[in-house]
Amino acid sequence: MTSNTQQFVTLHSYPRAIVCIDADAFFASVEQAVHPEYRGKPVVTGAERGIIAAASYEAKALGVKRGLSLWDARKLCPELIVLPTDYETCSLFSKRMFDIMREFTPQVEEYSMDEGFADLTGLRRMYRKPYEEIAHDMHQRVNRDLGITVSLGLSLSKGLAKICSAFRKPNGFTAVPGKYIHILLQRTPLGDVWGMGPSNVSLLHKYRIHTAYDFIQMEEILVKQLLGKLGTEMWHELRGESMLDVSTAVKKSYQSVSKFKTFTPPVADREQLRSFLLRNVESACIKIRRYHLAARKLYVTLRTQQFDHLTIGTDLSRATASPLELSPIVDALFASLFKPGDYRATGVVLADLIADDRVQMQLFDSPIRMEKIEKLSGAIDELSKRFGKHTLHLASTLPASQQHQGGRAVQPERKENILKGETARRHLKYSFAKINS
DNA sequence: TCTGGGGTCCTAGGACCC
DNA sequence: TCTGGGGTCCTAGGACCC
Repeated sequence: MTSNTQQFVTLHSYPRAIVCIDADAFFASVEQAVHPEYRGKPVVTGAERGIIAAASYEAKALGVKRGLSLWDARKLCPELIVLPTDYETCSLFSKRMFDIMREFTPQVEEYSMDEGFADLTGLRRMYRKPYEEIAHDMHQRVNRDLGITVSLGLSLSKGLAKICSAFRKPNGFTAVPGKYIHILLQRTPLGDVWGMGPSNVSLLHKYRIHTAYDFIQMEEILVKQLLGKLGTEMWHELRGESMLDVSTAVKKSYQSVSKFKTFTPPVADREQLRSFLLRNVESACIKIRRYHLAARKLYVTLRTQQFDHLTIGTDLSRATASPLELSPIVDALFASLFKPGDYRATGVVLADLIADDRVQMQLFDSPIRMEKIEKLSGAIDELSKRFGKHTLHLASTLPASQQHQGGRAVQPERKENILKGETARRHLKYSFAKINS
């Protein structure tokens, strides 16, 4: 066994020095930072969806964790403070966190709102410090300036750094050089490795692989056979051979945009399902228009009570971001998918997205009709901005819209706007009728 | 873990073509 | 009409992530 460790011990302590920073209970911590009265108390966010998105450490101590339904959480902890997710404020904290990281190195990857990577390789000379100290300074700076704690991991690859950042939480600092990788990995269950979901874990259990250390001892060829490309990459990463770059590219576009809606109780009514789907399409179109994209593919999904999902897709003759153009196609796809039964969710995916200035007109498209559709979409976006999403909608989504509005209380200060929206709604139905004729 | 919503990438296998 | 073998493209579905 002693010779095994030789396989991945590297000559230098850090051939590459990668930092992973993970904010602790991010959404809940931000609330506690902004509202001092919540500090020291069990706080969760996710009120708007009915399940917990983030739980403060006080709440976690009582057994309340991510994914739990609010109903179950309140049973565990009646005095739980339940808040909606405040994306705007959290984005500001997130931006600040990455800005601080970029003060140390330009090579920073914003992996998600509360998690990122930084590549420190080669910076020892400039800072006249070992990597551990640079990383430690970064940790202190982020904690002090942000007013919430983060946990930091430093190691030879993103895969290892991520394990390190989760090794001690909250406010953890874990640096693991090449010669100690095996100790870290022996203490890491397979399921804590990035990319090891339930399916891969149970597969590897059959081969008596239980820890990350067991995993890196496997033959590469077997890893490739069992887990494919991604698994093989992680196998290298955990052996200290960095395969994944810290990517500074800012995400400003999408490969696909989807909108789903789960309903309880389940729905069997065909017309109602159809109207939910059209509403999904409207939401997805609003979003892609905001990014000036148009879709060339459309998928429609129904989820059954048995958690199966039926999906069907089609190529669009021309890229579009208009629900008006998509609705007949949705109808056709839905008709071929639908079988009588109970469904728990509908969804649509708009894929193969391209910039909307690249949209080509087909030979038989009517320029006048297209121009009308464009004008209408513009008007819808403008009204959405002023009065809220779905102020205007296809008449056929009315059942879905009404059900939706029934579910939440209308704030008094929005009443006036909603009232204005009523007039606009009538006008819109009129416009649709004109265009379709 | 009894399951919400929004993404990404990979891959097996079918269709189609020499 | 049947039979190979091999390449490419596409799609549906799987698996994972936060």
